[in-house]
Amino acid sequence: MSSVVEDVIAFCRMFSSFEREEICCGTVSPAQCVLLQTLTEGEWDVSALASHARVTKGAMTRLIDGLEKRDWVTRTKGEDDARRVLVSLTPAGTKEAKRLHRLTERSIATILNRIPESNRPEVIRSLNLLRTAAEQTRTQLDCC
Amino acid sequence: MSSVVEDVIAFCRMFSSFEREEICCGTVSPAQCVLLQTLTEGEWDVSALASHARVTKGAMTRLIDGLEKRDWVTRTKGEDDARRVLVSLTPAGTKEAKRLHRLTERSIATILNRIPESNRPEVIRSLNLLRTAAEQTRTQLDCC
DNA sequence: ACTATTTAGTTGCATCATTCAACTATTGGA
DNA sequence: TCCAATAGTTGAATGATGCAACTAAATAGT
Repeated sequence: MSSVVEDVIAFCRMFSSFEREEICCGTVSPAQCVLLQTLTEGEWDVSALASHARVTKGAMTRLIDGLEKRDWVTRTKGEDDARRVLVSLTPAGTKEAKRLHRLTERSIATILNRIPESNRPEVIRSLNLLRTAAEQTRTQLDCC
Repeated sequence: MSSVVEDVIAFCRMFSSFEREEICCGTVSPAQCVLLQTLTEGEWDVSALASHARVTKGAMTRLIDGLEKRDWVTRTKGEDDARRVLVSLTPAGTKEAKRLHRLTERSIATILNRIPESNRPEVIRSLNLLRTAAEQTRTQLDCC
């Protein structure tokens, strides 16, 4: 009998390894992949991206450098505050983000399809509850 | 309205960041943490650990080196096959693995406690279904 | 208005994890 | 017995990251 703790650990680690392996088959690092997906929500400045991804601003600068070199993102100076650098997706970046998203969808669909159809609605509802609960928890986190 | 895909991505990434931050507050790397927890299941040889963690044997050798230096694991030669190196936890390693596991438990408990009590049984059942489904999917994976 | 302080982002340096490939030791088969 | 395959280790190169110093821009205090 496995506990819920082992289930969460196992599921999340496996999903992470799916992400890594889907991505490594292509040409982006996992961190770049997350960044591209974040930017589909719109324009962000470097600090916001860094704290969202939980890395330093220096690391984020370099992640952006990498995507900029491939013409997937552009930097623009903030209008009201010239210190700010706003990062946004180029058309090519949008396309790449969509490609990555489709791969992720495919992974998740494969997993869900292995769950008996009668259980799927409750599983889907549960995932939404879990996401919401984790988000509430995360905003409080501030260790390290 | 958010789709199930976004829910899985958000939840799994958040859990990963919980893991990283709990661990980084201590003194082990995420990979070492997984390794310690794997070894609580018993003795493994280096190749099995490497393929389980999805890294090369070289990387696994060094992860083991790191834990061995802290007296958390020991290497013993295989009896029937002297090429094999069997890795197992020391008492101190067992203690550390338990400590890490408790931290993980605490994180997960915090998340579950934010879910309405009436939904918890279905969420717990769903997590088990998801884990099982993901495990079936993973064993087929062999890209890269 | 002038200066000092704070904030945003970038860059150099050091560190660590990882992969690849070469190497050693051991095993098993022709 | 010798050769190929296997298990693990090690060196070199790469890449991601944190920290701290730095530049540029905005803001507060006088």
